[in-house]
Amino acid sequence: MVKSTGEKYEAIIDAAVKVIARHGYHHAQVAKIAREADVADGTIYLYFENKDDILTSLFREKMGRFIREVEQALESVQSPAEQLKTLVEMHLRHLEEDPELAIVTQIELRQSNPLVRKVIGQILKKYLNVIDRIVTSGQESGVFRPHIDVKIARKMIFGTLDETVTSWIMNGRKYSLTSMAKAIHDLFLHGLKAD
Amino acid sequence: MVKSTGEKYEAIIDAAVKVIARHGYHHAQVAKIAREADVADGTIYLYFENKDDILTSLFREKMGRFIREVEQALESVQSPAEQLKTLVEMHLRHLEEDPELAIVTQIELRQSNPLVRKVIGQILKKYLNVIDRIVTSGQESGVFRPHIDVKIARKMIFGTLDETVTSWIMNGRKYSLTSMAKAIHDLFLHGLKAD
Amino acid sequence: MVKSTGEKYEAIIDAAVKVIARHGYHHAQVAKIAREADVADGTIYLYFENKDDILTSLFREKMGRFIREVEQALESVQSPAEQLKTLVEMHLRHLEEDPELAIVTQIELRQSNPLVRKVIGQILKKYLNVIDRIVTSGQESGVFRPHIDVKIARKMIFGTLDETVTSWIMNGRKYSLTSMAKAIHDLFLHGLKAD
Amino acid sequence: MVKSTGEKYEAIIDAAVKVIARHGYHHAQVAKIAREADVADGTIYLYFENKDDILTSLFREKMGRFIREVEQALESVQSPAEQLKTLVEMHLRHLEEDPELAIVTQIELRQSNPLVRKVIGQILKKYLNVIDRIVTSGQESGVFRPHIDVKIARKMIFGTLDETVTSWIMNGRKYSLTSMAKAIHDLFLHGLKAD
DNA sequence: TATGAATGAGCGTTCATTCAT
DNA sequence: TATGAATGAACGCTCATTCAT
Repeated sequence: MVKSTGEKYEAIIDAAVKVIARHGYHHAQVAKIAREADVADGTIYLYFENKDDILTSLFREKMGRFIREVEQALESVQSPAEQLKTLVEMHLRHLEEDPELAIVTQIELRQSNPLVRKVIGQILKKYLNVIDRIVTSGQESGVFRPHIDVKIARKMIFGTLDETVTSWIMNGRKYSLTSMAKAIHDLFLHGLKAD
Repeated sequence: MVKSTGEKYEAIIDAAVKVIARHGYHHAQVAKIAREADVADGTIYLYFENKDDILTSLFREKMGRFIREVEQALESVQSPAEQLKTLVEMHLRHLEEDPELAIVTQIELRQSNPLVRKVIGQILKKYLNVIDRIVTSGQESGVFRPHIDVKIARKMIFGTLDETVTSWIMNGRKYSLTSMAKAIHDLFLHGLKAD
Repeated sequence: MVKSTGEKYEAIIDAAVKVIARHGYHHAQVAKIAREADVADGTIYLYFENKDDILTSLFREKMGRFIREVEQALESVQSPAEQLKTLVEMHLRHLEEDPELAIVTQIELRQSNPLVRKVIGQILKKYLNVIDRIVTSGQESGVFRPHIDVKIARKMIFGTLDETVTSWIMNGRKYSLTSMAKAIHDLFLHGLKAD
Repeated sequence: MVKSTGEKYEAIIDAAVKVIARHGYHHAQVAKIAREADVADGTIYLYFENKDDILTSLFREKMGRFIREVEQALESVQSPAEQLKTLVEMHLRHLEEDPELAIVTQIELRQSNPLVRKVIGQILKKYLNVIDRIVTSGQESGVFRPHIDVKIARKMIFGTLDETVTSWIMNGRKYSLTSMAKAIHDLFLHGLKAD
């Protein structure tokens, strides 16, 4: 019953992003998403279990793709400090370049119910692991202080980036997000690096 | 609305915290809050405009009180570094000591409708200002690097703390939040301090 | 418990007329009437059984007074044709001179519940009797055709006047109501008079 | 709204008439109408905007049909006097033959909110126009006095008929309404006809 | 596969009335 | 007499999901 691929599967997810970005989470009815995707209401349920499944699939698809891109980019970067810079830059650029997705993931989907948020949290873990690996490798190579708790460092890095993007959207996206990368990375580096 | 203070006003807010923490935002009906506060449904509307007003008042009362406590505590602390430590500690302790409030403000109220979220954002600004003042005074006294963008520093500090508390709740509150204060403060300080 | 006289009794009735005329039947809450009458909500219930009782008392007082005025005026008029003219004129003038009362009795009170409307109907019967008496005396004196059913004549007279006033209010009271008296009376007279 | 016609559209309107006639305007909940129409509550909203729309549609359908019937019948009648007779007869017969509709339109719908009443007034205008045309043609053909104000004549005719039907219902429909047609028409004719 | 008409559970809010003071 | 805080019943409407076609 649930087909996780196919033209319509993707059309529905893209429609969901558009509708949620345009109308907000609370006005993103299944019927509206169906109309945007140019399918019948019932057709949605041939591709998704329920509405929650649309939302989590949306996040999984978009976030999964981004994580793969980040991992790929990190492969060609050696120093942990530079890797961190790459991650900060990609995180900010990714959402700046796709404002609809930014609105959906940073603002709207956070209003979803606990179940959806839990699944989103699980998906995010993969991203947090990427951050963890950068920190750990930095500690192993001696450029980051060894006694820093990786989990705390991860929260600083992710929490700061997340708050930065959310704040950028809430304030009308009036400034360049990417241009903040250097300052943020600088702050992280000072916080982490060995004396 | 009869009055915005009084025994029942507080009873209703406390009941709202309890009910939302216990049943979740979406199952926190007015009738349930009324029953928990031991008043009739209609009595709620003698003290609050509507349901949204309960939620925003809740946040305003609880956050307002906390901000006042923080500001008071900061007065008796001289160095910006120590002030930052005080803030980190109080932020974590405050929510660790009131897990119901933590669940409500970190998890449940984030699902609320745009209007409530907007008011919450406005209230949070006052807290962000407190953070800003610490950073600025640190820069003025020469202990924090002067070129750091205050807004970015603020996002690091608030974003990290917020992510830390949310993560603590989402993972079942299985560890001590307060005990992370030192490590977090250490990270902030390294990030901010002048060389 | 129910006192049908007294300063406050009249103040409440007058307040009810004002509030209903100003805000409409559906927005004329007891609390609003109490405030207009400058008494507490509870005080209303020292003078009236319930809200319905305010409405029916209002109608009874106002209509009773008008009926007495009409009856008095008719005493000094001999011919039934002239009496009919007096009634038509007084009916129209009465409501034209008290637009608030006109709005309340012609428009707003008609939205009341069946029970209130029934009582209003009973009170109106006294007015219909006045009409009946004019018609009957006209038939007895030979100026009105004897075979006309009094009840039908009464419905024509009251129905026409009622429709005229209602229509006048609904269309914004933009013309003189009293000036229509002659034409209406003329129509009635032609309808009723013996050949 | 799916469509303004169809089996269910009519079933819902007929159910509304039944429920309102049986339980009164104030106890005619949407759920009750739905059950009577043998559809789900939500189905109502596939055919009607909201509850008000049910009520106005009801009046529009029923009154519209009646007006068309009257207009059709008037076509095959030449003299204005006879046309007036036809109208009086049809008006009374129409409501006598459908007592449920009579109760709804004469009693219950008059308690409806201002918006519904406004729409009802607009629909009634078409009926008043029919009356106007009869009066005017009677004046043009010289059988009705030319100086009679059409608007006043219309108010007499409609006001009398309306009062007659309302009174008939309020008094328990204990006599024949149609049998009053001749006497009413007679009264109208004497009132209107040229000497 | 695809459709879309039909379903029905769920809840914030008002306001006439009461009653302890 | 007078007050006014407290009560609690009552209901229109939305929208995710189903299922006959």
